[in-house]
Amino acid sequence: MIIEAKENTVILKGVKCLDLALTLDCGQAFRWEKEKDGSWSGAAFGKFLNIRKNENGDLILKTTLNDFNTVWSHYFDLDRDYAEICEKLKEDRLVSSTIDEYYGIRILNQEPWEALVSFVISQQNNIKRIKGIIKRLCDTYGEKINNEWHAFPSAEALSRLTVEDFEALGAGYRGKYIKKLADDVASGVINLDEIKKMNLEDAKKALLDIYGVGIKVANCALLFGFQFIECFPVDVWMKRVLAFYPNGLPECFKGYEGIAQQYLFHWARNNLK
DNA sequence: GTCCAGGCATGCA
DNA sequence: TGCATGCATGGA
Repeated sequence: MIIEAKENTVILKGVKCLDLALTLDCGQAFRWEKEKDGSWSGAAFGKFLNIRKNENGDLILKTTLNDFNTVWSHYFDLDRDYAEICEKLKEDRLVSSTIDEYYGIRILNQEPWEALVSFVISQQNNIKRIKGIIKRLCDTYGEKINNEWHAFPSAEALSRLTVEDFEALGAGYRGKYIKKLADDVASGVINLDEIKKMNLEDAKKALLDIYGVGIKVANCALLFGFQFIECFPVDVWMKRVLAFYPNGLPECFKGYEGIAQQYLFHWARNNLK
């Protein structure tokens, strides 16, 4: 990968296996919006980003070199060799066809807090509504980044709200979960930094202790927010997919179950039902 | 009107 | 341990 930086623009040449639409709009992150010019805008780690691919396949990031190095490079998981991982995953026939069709899905490295809250909201919900709730949450209670964008609100900010405030955003019965989670993170009863240092088993136990977090939400948070790429979240779509694997997951998924999962999830939403 | 969505807590056997 | 039920909301 070659990095070129001009003022407020970073150009990446030679990045393999990164399709922006597939990666930013596949149900792992909920804040990315497609612009009229085909680029994508979003926010993470308190920073705004606009990103697009030009006709040469180069990635054009509207950001500073410093923010690229400290935030976006890791956010897009650029140090991981997805081309090589995909070759291995393609030993499985179904995943092979999904990778051929949807090549370029990456797992984003999101903030633990944002991922955890987002997937608490996601339960028994659909992606369109999830995005709406999270947008209203950020626009109303997140710190302003620029004229249009707000950061994902901190636990401290959300702990000042009431259950009714979350319900007013459309969160429904999940409001009470978000309220308690925000209170416990803000007060230190739950320490996400400590959880991030744990091994998978301990981290999963810690997340499952949280009110409103079950095995599915825990696995999504671990995969998308705590960088456990071997997690394999199973929701209603993935339950349908699992019917294709009566003997369990194939050996070639080993260590990269989360990536295989995201291809299968996308395929299921487009092909099953 | 009914069904469903990146499920979970609760009560009960 | 496993299973049934209720739960907020809006789009299909």
